Amino acid sequence: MARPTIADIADRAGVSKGAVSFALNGRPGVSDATRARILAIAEQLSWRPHSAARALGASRVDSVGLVIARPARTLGVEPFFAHLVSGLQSGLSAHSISLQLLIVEDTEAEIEVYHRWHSEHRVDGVILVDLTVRDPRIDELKALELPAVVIGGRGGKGALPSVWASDRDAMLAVVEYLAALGHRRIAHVAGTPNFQHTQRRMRALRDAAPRLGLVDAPSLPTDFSDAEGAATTRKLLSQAVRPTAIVYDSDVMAVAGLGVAMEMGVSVPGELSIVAFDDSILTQLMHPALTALSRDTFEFGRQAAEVLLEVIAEPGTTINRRTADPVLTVRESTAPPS
Amino acid sequence: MARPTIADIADRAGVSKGAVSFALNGRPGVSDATRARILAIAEQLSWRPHSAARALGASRVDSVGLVIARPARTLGVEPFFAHLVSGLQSGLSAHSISLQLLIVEDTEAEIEVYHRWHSEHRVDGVILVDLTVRDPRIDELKALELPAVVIGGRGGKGALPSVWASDRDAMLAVVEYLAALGHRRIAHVAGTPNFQHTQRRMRALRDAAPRLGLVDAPSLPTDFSDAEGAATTRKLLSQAVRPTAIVYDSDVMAVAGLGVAMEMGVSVPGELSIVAFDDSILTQLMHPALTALSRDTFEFGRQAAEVLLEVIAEPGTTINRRTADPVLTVRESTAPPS
DNA sequence: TGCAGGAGCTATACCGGTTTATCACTTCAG
DNA sequence: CTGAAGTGATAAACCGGTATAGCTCCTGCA
Repeated sequence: MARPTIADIADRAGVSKGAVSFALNGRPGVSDATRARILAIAEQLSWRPHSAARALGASRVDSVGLVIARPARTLGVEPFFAHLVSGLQSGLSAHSISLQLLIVEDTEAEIEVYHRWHSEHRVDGVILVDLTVRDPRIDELKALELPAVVIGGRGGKGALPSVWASDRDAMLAVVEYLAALGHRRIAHVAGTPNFQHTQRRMRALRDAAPRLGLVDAPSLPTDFSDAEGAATTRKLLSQAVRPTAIVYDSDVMAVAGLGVAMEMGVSVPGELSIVAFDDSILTQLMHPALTALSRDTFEFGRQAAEVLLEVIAEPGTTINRRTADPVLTVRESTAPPS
Repeated sequence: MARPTIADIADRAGVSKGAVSFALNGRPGVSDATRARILAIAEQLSWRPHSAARALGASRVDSVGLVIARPARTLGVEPFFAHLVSGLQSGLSAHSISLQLLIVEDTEAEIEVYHRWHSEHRVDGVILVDLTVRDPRIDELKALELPAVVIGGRGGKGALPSVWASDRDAMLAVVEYLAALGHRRIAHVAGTPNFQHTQRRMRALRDAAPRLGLVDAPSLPTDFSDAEGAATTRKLLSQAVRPTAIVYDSDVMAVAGLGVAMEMGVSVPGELSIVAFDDSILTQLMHPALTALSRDTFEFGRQAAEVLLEVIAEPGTTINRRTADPVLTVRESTAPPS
């Protein structure tokens, strides 16, 4: 028999459809003996619920969504999303929830997707990444009453639930280490300034500068591309007085920066120390291998999944779960200044 | 009104549910005037079909699946999948079909997913990647009668529909170029030998060697990891008589190989030319930038989506669509041997 | 003995669409 | 003028589950 339905099971068990539904969902209404019999038959027929039928009846689809609004070409190289997605799936599959992934060009398209998903009942909730400063998505999602969890940005008051790690502490760990090595001129090649995490990192550096006795600690915004990472590095290294260390907001930019240093004959780590936010195979492939800030992105995703499921189960709850701080993995690209 | 249904539309239009369904799906049974009226009302109420309801009624879910069976850590760096997914989505979204993406550890888990998807009616069809030599997935999918399209491997007789580019021609383009530069000792750091594309590339090189007068043209299998790529390179460069050119089956391995060359003081491209199968930002970030074989992976995905939709619409049709050949992008890592 | 209450189950409505059988009405050929 | 075919619609069944009202026993207690 191809694709048995609960009616088939009901027939064989000699009970009603309703009883079968009760038994299969582990809810009261049938005796233990009957339940066992029904479960055995379901098992034997290798029955699986028809997802659409269940969705229609139970008005929940057992599926959550993730929209990534970045140009596809910048996506592949960063392991961040691949790891995040794996982690999400790991957290979701335990509850047999599936993940809808969509890559779009910009935030406008992203919001449109939320509207469509909502009106077509395609997801029970969504995960938000790359939070910007006054993020338009938050109000949209609230208006839609679509459960959502923000990744990476702590929600303020009345904000959405979130899963986050401290960008501030991460940046402090980096600059305190560099300062301890003796660096006093540290530059920061930042990401897009309208991302909240970029802002937080910039602020952390600015705040820490006086305490650490930094002479100069500029944060230079970029668009996260390797091209701008390289250009910014070139500018920094062309100054009369160069920074002795540069912190990059992504591994791709750090690699591009290393290339510029080599091209300009600036030795790393002899004349310049380099640190990358976000670790990946990229940083390890370089010569010298790059000192980097490693986060457990997989675990991040797992936790986000958990929180989202809680929010879906109990709409209105606001959870702000802080995850483990990133750790600084020191490799060959950092040393005391000469 | 929140989330209007076709019953609401039927009410306002003063017609039956059935008429509304006909009108909205562009099928005969209603007059043009009525159709226009219904469409206008649907538009005004911003109605969207409830995906589960439609799936239940029409026994099709407007969703296709892609399972990637690779350890998550090796995934992120290769832009291949990110571009493929983007391309797939681009081809699918035109028909309002969504993509289910799942990352699993191994083929066994992948097959299990197909069974689940099938019995839960979660997808109308699937995309297959990383075809192996006697791939167990093919028989499974045939048994399930789940429409499928193979990416990258041309199907033989009685095989599944496919979208492919010629690995053979690609490899020939590379070695013919290297031979033209004067190289006679060309090594090939290959991928996993049970992947069909690895086999085809190895065979292409072996076949072309005599014609091009190659003295030595070994293909050395690896597991596609940077570690084995490096180790294999180290072995090659430690031989008494070194190859003057190495072709790598992935960009990650090529980068690792470049690192080994630098570490061993072998100048690139002076003493060693390097070519990478698969182009990405990685190859461009290197110094020297790597000559690479670029494929339009996005377009690849788009075509795969098209073919899959055709197969779903007309099960049984076997399409083997060949896509544009990869082109060799020459950068700084190749030169005549010294 | 009568009745409340609960366990165990059935029958049925329902979710929001699609599909089919049927019907009224028009048109046109014979 | 009649019958056949076609058009534009309706009503109802259906997809495969879930949710709920209600029914039948059985038990316990007054």
